[in-house]
Amino acid sequence: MSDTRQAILAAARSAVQARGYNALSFREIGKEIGVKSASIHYHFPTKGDLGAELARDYTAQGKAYLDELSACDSAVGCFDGYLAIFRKALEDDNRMCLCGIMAAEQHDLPEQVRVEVSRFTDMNVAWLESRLESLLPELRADAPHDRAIAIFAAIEGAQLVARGRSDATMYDRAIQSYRASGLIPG
Amino acid sequence: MSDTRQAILAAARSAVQARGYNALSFREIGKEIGVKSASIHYHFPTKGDLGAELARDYTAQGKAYLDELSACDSAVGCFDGYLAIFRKALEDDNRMCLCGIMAAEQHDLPEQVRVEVSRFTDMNVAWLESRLESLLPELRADAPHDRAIAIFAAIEGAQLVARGRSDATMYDRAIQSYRASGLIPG
DNA sequence: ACCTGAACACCGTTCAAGT
DNA sequence: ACCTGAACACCGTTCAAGT
Repeated sequence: MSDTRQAILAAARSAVQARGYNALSFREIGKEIGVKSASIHYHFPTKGDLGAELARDYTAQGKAYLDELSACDSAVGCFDGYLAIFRKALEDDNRMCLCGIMAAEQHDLPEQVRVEVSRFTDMNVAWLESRLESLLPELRADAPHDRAIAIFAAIEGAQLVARGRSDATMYDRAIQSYRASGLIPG
Repeated sequence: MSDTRQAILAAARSAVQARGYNALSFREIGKEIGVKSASIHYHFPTKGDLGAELARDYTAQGKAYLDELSACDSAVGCFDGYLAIFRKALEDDNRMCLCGIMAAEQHDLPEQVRVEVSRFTDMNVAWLESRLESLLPELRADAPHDRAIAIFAAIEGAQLVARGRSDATMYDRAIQSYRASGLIPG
């Protein structure tokens, strides 16, 4: 893959995690990496093509990370690792999960981007569900799929709210309550 | 207050709940209500002024609604009413909490809008905290403020994720798990 | 008091033209 | 294969000018 294409993807990912899909600008990316905005259209014909590729790569890399995490010692440790990903985005210039921020922009997304955002959610929910099942019957989650959706949504929400206040400790406090109440194991 | 000003606010609120602050367009609102975009600047000098007013009104109306809700019979019924607000936005053309969607756009918001979004969060957390305290010691929430943050974040997240899939039942399932796990009373 | 047209620098997109 | 300049219709904003 060409260097320019890689540079576009890197700059675009960073921009979307910070400011969202709508704020993504071909001209700004062009300035950042030293090409004209028209050149970016050579690699990604439309903004939707770029957004979809961004989400696709993000999901693939997330999946690779989670597959490693599945091999960790304790099930509770797995959740620690999972929660750390979302915390890290906040630490990194108050960024957000790429697909979380795009979910908020749902109505403005081209269909091809929407599909990829959904795939990211599915991937996360499936991983959480398999982790929950490995904790049974200890956890007694009688509806692991719905519980997985709930955990994913709660974590995304904690990130969203903490980010809205530029205060990562709000994320920590929400997570602590999720655990204290029994929503998240640990 | 002038009719035009009211029409601007109504059209703008609907647009932001559907598509976010970034997608809010003076020209589109102008077309919708039958004035030129330049006229809107007469009422709201900048987009930030309009966004801030939007969030301010939204918080005030939310507070009025929650104050009524506080007088309801049972504490659990209070939470039912609260949860229904967020569900209703999804039913209404897959819309989102005005301040929830703006929180996702944090980095693009003028400071004056950010302040108002924070006030909305504070108002909600304070209300939830007072509801939790009225349930003590039944609930044994040893950190009601953090628990209130957690509940607010979890609900916003459930709305965000359900909206990303255009599937309001995902919201229901997440909420059901929040209750089953004990995060939300009821 | 309220609205407008015209201008400015932005945006994604297209396309013919360059190397 | 990869990049560009110029054009198009959009955007928020400003401001002098209208009523």
